Amino acid sequence: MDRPVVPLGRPRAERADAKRNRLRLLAVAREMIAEGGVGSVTMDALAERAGLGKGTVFRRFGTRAGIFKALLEEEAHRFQEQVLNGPPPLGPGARAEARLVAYGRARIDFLIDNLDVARAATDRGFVAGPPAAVDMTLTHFRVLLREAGLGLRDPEILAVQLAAALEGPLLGYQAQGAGLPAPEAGPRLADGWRDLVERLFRGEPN
Amino acid sequence: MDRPVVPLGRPRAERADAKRNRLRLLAVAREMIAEGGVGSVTMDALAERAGLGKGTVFRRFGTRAGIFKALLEEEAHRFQEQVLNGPPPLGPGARAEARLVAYGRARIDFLIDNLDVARAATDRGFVAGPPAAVDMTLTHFRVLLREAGLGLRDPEILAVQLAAALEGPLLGYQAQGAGLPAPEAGPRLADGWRDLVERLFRGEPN
DNA sequence: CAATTAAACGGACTTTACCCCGCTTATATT
DNA sequence: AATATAAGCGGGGTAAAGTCCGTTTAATTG
Repeated sequence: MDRPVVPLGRPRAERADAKRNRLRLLAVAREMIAEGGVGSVTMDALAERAGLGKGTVFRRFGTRAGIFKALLEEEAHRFQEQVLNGPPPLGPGARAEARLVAYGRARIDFLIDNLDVARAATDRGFVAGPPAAVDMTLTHFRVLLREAGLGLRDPEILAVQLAAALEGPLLGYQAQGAGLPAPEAGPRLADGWRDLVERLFRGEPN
Repeated sequence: MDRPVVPLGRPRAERADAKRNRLRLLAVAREMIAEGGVGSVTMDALAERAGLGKGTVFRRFGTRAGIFKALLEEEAHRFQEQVLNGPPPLGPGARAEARLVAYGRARIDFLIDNLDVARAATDRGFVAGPPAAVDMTLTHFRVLLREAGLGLRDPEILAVQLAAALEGPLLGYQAQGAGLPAPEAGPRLADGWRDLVERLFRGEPN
């Protein structure tokens, strides 16, 4: 008896070969992106170059977008560390308003640096649910807005809207082409974001 | 001489067969959507059912998303009519703030009614530029914001952000699944939108 | 009305994401 | 160590988007 009853939810820990292959695939994907851009990462090519079967790639990541999501998550992890434990205003210790502004600036830089990957991490029209990256933003905003109080009727919704206002312009329409020439986009979006947040908080005590 | 020198920009008027086929394809696409949903509209099936070659479909619409964009544009035309010439607060005659709120409410309803099509009108991650529908929103917001004055440092950017805050939640993450159960989404988003706009305008004379 | 030409047409072909399922292997159990 | 089994693996197969290019045709011109 006394066998380790696995709590029904938890999946039975990743098998060693699975982990090895997952890491391998991510590494190879990074190489391929560096060499030939996001577009050069096809499932067949990735599998072959990693010396694995195509089926394995799909088993590990589910979809093509899944690979880029995973790649992004690795990066985002470092970022999240700063948000949770780093120095203010990005990290805890500053007012919600200042933290929102700081988060936005950092996130915009991050997205610009990883635009292609972030785009590729998005299946057609995001249908399959938010990229984990957006989830991170959303979660953080929810906390900050609730903390800030304000007279918010529905903080949840505002979090969603702000996340969209922050990420949408880069992930979606507008990043390049219509409206915003790529080079200036960063600072301009960052300034715009600051104005937006300050305007929302204007006149609030907090 | 005296031949009608076509101003270099204008394309040489759509040929009769081209127009006929374009309309035909749109009609058939609508039928197929009604019967089997957006997913049932494949390029092959559409072409065959319309009695045309696949090449023709692509020539007319460029990409699969192009078909849905065209479909949306037809609908959006009626809507735009209301915005340009209808009664206030949607049409001209009300303050910018009220018009923004009204536009948002109407647009949310429109998007909810046409969610699948709107999503399908979006190529992977919007890469190919904003759907024409978003363009409409953007243009309108630019005008309203400039008209409103406020102390805006960069009205262009705010227009983009607001458009994203309005359409993003529906077109992208959040519409169904994470967070917002579909049935309540409409009113809740509309209320949230109103709050957002009012908060932005708070304390302004205009 | 005949000639001219740019545009449109069609459908075979290519590419790629994603599915299926029989075989293999890591891990837990005794 | 032997066994059992859930997980993982591989790679051929399918479906659908998008391309190419030779053929056809609507519009224009003289």
